[in-house]
Amino acid sequence: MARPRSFDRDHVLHAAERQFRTSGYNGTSVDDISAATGLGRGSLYAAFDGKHGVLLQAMAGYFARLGQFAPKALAGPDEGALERLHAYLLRAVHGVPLAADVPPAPDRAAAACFAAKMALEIGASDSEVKRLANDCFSVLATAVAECVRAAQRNGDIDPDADPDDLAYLLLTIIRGTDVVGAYGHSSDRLTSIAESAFALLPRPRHH
Amino acid sequence: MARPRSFDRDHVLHAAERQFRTSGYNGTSVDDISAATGLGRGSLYAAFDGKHGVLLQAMAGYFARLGQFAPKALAGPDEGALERLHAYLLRAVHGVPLAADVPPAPDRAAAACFAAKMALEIGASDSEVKRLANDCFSVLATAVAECVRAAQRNGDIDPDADPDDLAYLLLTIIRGTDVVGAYGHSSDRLTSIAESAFALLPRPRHH
DNA sequence: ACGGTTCTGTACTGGGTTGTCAATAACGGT
DNA sequence: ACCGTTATTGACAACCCAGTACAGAACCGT
Repeated sequence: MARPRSFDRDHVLHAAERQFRTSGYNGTSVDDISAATGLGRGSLYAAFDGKHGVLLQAMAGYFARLGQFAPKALAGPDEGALERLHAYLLRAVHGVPLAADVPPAPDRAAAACFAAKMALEIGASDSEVKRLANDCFSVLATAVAECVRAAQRNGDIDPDADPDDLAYLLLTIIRGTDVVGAYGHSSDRLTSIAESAFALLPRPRHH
Repeated sequence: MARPRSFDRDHVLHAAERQFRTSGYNGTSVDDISAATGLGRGSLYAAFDGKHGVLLQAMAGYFARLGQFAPKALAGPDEGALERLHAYLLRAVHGVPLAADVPPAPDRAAAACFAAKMALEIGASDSEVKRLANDCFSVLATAVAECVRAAQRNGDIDPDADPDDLAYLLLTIIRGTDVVGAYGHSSDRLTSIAESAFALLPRPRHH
């Protein structure tokens, strides 16, 4: 009946996300988005309602991606929970990739959590962005906390520790490496931070 | 011989820093800086070489402030070292104030470490900013590591732990709370994260 | 009191930005 | 093959922004 879209919506949002993560929100112009996605201004406004709309929808896509991959990496049987937590921690400190099968961006500052970067840059004056970013955090916190509980059930983590507190702390560390990485510290340094954090997890007392 | 400056350089840089921390670098216009500081464009360019110059000099001032206050808060006799670390951690997770005697900004995202915010926003394309931000981190890392060593000498922290690794981890957590705070989490949540981190510090084994 | 020197404020310019509009192209049902 | 509907394109206007230039003001040594 009518002309169909000639672009793939997710592909466009991915390209926009990469641009936002690289240049920040205020450092990205509509022309930049247009160049990165191949879409003209008109199409961008018709389909996404302009720069801010692109951001919100890109963040929504990011949120959906997190909700899919974090549980996949962390959920599972109790006996492997601690090792899954270890592997997740080691991977997470090197950044959040754009897609599951591509490595994170070469520049660590551009590999930082999309939601975190946007919340820090414009969250103070954009409550919608702040809310979306917090949703991203929550979905991760839930998945990590669940994995901590699994490790506790398996006797690998002190059962007296509060799994939610521990999950918040671990995610705070992971987000912290976004910042430390942006300072220019090496991959090895970030790995070392992750290992230190893992080593300090409260183990059950030997009786 | 010539007309003296009518403004206080540090006061101007403080006002600019507050503006940058609130709106980000790209979100701040020269007019914003002009309004925040009360200086006209001409003076800004003559004294600080424009927007980018203001940023660099504001960051240099921030660095100098950190180099003065962090050791003051952390250095001291070995016997109080662990408690100083505890107090520092609890205070730091609520943000970095503009000056020693004022509380951090009410909005947590604007209270985040100035260096961290700038490094995340523009560090990828501005190596000078990245370097300055890293200097800020280093001065903190040195002070925290020294305090950890003092606590170790006093028998409050496991002497087998690497004090530098521990310092990096603690600062990563502190920077992480900048992000978590920007998501909108309450002060109490940040305090709880700080306490969890402190509780996990490696204590010496009882023999 | 005068003059050289530096600061201060404002107006201006060239470039970049956002959001919109009208003309054109592509599709599918009839 | 036609036509209504929707996407796309490129251009356009209003605006904002960084940086500069210039004219006036303030100071101080003489």
